[in-house]
Amino acid sequence: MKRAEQIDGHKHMTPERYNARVTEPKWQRIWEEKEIFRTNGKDSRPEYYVLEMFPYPSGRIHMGHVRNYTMGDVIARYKRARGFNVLHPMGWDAFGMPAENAAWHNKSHPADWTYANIAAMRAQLKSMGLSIDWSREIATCDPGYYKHQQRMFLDFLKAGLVTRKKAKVNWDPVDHTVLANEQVIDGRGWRSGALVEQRELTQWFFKITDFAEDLLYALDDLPRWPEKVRLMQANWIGRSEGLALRFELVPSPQADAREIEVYTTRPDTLFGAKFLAVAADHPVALDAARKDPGLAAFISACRHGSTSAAEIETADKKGYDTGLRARHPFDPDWLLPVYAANFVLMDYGTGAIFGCPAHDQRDLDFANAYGLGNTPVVCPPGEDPFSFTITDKAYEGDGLVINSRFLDGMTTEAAKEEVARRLESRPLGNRPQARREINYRLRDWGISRQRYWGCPIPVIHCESCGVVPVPEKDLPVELPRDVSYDEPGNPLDRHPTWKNVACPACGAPARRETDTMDTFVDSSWYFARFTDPWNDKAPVTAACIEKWLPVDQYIGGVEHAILHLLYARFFTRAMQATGYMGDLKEPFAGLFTQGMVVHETYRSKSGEWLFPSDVRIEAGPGGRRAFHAGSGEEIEIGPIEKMSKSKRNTIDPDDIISSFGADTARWFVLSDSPPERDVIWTEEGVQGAAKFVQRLWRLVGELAGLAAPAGTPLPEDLPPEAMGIRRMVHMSLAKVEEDIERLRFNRAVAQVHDLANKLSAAIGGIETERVSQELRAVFREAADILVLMVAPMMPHLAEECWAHLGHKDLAAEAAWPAAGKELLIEETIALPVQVNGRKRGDVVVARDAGRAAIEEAALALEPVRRALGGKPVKKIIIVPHRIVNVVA
RNA sequence: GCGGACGUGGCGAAACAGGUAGACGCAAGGGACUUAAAAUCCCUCGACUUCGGUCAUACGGGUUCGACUCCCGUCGUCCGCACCA
Repeated sequence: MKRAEQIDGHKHMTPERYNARVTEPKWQRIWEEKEIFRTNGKDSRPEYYVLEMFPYPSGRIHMGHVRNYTMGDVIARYKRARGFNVLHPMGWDAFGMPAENAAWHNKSHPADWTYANIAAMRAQLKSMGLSIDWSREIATCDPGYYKHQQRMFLDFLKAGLVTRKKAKVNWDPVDHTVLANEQVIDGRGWRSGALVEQRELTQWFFKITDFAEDLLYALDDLPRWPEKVRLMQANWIGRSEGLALRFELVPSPQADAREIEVYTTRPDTLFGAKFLAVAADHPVALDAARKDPGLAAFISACRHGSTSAAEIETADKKGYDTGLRARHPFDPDWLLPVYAANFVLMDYGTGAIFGCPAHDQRDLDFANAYGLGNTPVVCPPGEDPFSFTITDKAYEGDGLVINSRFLDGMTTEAAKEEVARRLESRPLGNRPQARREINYRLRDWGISRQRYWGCPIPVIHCESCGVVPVPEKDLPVELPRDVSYDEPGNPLDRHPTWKNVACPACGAPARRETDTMDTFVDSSWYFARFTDPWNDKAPVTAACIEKWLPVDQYIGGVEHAILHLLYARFFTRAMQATGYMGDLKEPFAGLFTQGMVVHETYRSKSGEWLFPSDVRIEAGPGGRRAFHAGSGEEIEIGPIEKMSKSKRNTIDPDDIISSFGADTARWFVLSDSPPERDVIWTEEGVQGAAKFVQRLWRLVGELAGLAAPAGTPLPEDLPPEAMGIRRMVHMSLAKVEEDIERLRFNRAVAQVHDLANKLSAAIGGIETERVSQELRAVFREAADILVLMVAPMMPHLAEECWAHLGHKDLAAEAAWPAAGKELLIEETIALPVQVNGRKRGDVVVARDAGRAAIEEAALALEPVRRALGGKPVKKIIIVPHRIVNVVA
């Protein structure tokens, strides 16, 4: 039987059944007509900006989107009910390669493909009943969006935040474009998965390293970010304090260089030095290679070997003795061999190191391979300094300095300071021999992409004037519509006319930049554009930035912990530096990284992946077995994995929404798993959620039959039974409130279940005709609270219930009910009683019962007496309102 | 290799300023209502038990009146970074 029939098929028998297929579109229409989610900038209530990471318009939403946008919507609706003026917008991260791939394969135009996808996905998101202000919708591929981005690029250029430089870049041979370091995962392109090659190209860079220090230290000002993400960013930025130290070279016919500068964080181990090593493409190595064919061959081999990052990982430490010798800074007669080595990176520090094998594992591996020996100069705490030796495991920790002349006996910290102090005040040539230096692992952000479907970089190359910015009056530099995808590479570059322009400075024929910007640029400021998407003159409006930013709660996947979130933090600073952001530095005050939606995989005997819809599950006491729905063949149930097209373990949100309704889908993705963890999608789970929708509808119907009319005030004095119900309802309300505030949606769901169970029990034995007025008033309140509690999570069902309960307004506009604080305090409490830490029973005492009364009641318990077995009581520990422990 | 997180019933999970371990849901089993099924409702559901209890939060220790929670060690799983000097 099809799902839709399952849901609707019983309608004729049980007309009171809740029908999401009719109800959900109805309320969506009413919300839209009344424009209740349109955010008014003039509203004087406190603002709250909740944002989910905007989607790439791939064509269809997936369950990950459903989970992400449901969480955001719960917060948005809850905050609205709490009296906030909520901004909850939606847009499209619309530039990118898939549109071009589609163009390549289907002969479609990237723009047509993208806008058709946007239309389809917008309809899907609307069917989820999200409380979004659609009037603010933006697409980054719209010239009305990217023209502002081009203007900011030029402002950044003017402010010195953009540079153009020749650099070794990561080249993706499949996508035919450059990737930033952040976009290379395990040596492969983040999108294509192809092994990345190194190429030397002239590229545009955003100078993110200018903000390295601030990006690092400001992480401490983000208490509402996950610790994990802050740590990942801190590691990525990778700050280290050390010494840039120059070694004098013994004059040699081998090379012209007179010195080599190294960078070290361990100047305290200087007396353990056994060699110097420079990167293969270090100037000194290149120089020496001119007279040494063997070295030239080694350098060439290093370049070759390093084309794939995967090889670097497994490569052995290899080196080549250049024949050069360096003098030890503290002993001119102590000569150190200078190697070119494959493990030294040219673009970190100075591209050269001194090797101390005893206290650095890499240096030790290298020294052992080339027979350079080692001298321990740091003695670990607890080791005997006279017998401490190193063989194949370096000691990298702190300790007491040994074998180091004037440093002997110092701590690691003191020795570092002493070496720095001596060398920075001692000249070598006309400069101090060393200076303290801070290095970062973070590299500048290369944004040039050799693609068509991206934001054009607004500059013109002129033979005589060089790089000339496009004048502001000529913005936007729009993409040409007519491009061909007959061959790989950049269609913009091949376009017959587009790139030919006159130089804005001298008027001579010139050429447009044909690279476009990395799409991560587009997503680095969209959150700011949402605050005033109508501003045609400028990217943002100062007053709106001031009013709405930072985003109060941002929600998305952890996969953006470094890329997008670091770029957005940089962009905010760059925008601040160019006068767009007021004094705002951090874009997202609160960040939540949600888990994925995962599903079982199914594989036939022949090894073919099967869609869940083609698989029939049979469950019994012996476990679950799977069969092919058509042939009946038994199917292997594979591991639970992230939903993916290749494994076919996907569930289409459209199918779920059209058969069960959006509320069921929303309720399910909020249930069971904590939101930061993966949630396992199961057919049983969805069925359970759908059943609960019906159950809640029935329960509210029953409550409506018992309840006083809407608006009936509660009587002053309530009998104990009625008070008990009130207390129970308000307790649940308080818990759900706290759970939503803390984004613990799975607990909020459990609390609603719990309250439904308790209310069902409470009305179970009641005869409708004989319900007292007091009880009717309490049921009225209980029903109202139950519905409003559920409203952020299942808004359509709540709306229908709200109307059924006789309300004339909308649940979506109703205020969050106030939990009565006095109701949360019980007059009598049940205290668990332990004997020697083991629970033996409970005593029910007055909340304010005295110590003596509690002790007496506890000792009177039969199980307590039995457990004591006549032994004398040593003491009785009473933790007020929590527990009693009798120690014997 | 470095950094981090986590390990609780058949399953997803609750409980953690140290205080009743397993809330809530799923699956399963039994029953009621039905010609029957679905739906619905009721009961059982960590293990063992002489029905008094005993043992259980990966494993081994420790601190404490009391430990899933804190400390030390071991094992395992997952994630991030990866020759960063």
